[in-house]
Amino acid sequence: MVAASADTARGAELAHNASFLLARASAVASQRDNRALAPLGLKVRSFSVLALALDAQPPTQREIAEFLRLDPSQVVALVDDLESRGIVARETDARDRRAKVVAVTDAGRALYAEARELVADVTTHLDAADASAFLRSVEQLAFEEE
Amino acid sequence: MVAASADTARGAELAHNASFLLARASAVASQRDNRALAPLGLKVRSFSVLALALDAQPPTQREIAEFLRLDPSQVVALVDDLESRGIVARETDARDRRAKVVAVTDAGRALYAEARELVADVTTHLDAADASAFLRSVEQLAFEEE
DNA sequence: TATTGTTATACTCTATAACTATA
DNA sequence: TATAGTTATAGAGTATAACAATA
Repeated sequence: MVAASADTARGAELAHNASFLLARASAVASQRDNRALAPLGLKVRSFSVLALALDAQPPTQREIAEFLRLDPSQVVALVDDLESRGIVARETDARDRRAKVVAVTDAGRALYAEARELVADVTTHLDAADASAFLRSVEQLAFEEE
Repeated sequence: MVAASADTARGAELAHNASFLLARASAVASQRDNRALAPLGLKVRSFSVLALALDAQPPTQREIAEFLRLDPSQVVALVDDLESRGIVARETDARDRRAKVVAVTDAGRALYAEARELVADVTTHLDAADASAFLRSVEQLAFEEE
């Protein structure tokens, strides 16, 4: 595969198209991480839910859905899976009994520690000088207003 | 939505996770571009095929599949759509009569010029100082070896 | 009346295997 | 024997609407 930089190379018109570059980079990264996490029975999605449940203030399913840009109904299935395996537990939110807070169990905490070792640190794949600018930028794009 | 930078904020554990950040940024970007392209009957996918067909050396379907990380069978459907609308045309590759080269028609060239105006320039959404490092990095990640 | 989680459903996207024509 | 495109199909992911419990 040839890089998309030179004007005469394959994909010259796409070389600076954000949607294309992000889609391809995202596919590469999540495919790699899904493979790495497979031995633990996790995917990037379920790993992300687990990571969110570790927040100092555990999130409701609604908050998980917004943060991961998923439909609330998709979060149901993800939490169902993690809960059935004893990795997280649903707890009724004391402040709003409609909402369910997703809390990590001790087993979940241990699993996360293992999983974190398996997912790639993006900066190891980048020129060191560009890494911090990349993280700033991708976070900026990820959390843009609609 | 709160940014994922501070250690006590929502998503602290995910703030530097490449798969998550890239997936979210990719979702934001392609959703925006899909909306922008809708009036022309294009999506990011079909726009990308059209852009590739504009290469100095028009690509075969196989080359399009590799570049966009799609299965060849998905490219069939995308080219079917574009061809039925007179935007591209399949031509048997003279050097290998199994392969089909995807060439842009004059109508396709005109449509692409319109479409290119509609898709967002990523750099307008970034801190100017970070933009070039971001493009270098995301391209590096997008075209990493498996 | 509005919102959270849930279920059901349809739609799109993705992955796989088989077929044909060429190599 | 292997490869490019095609077709069919099944699985995963996504989007929408409706419902019960709660606000």
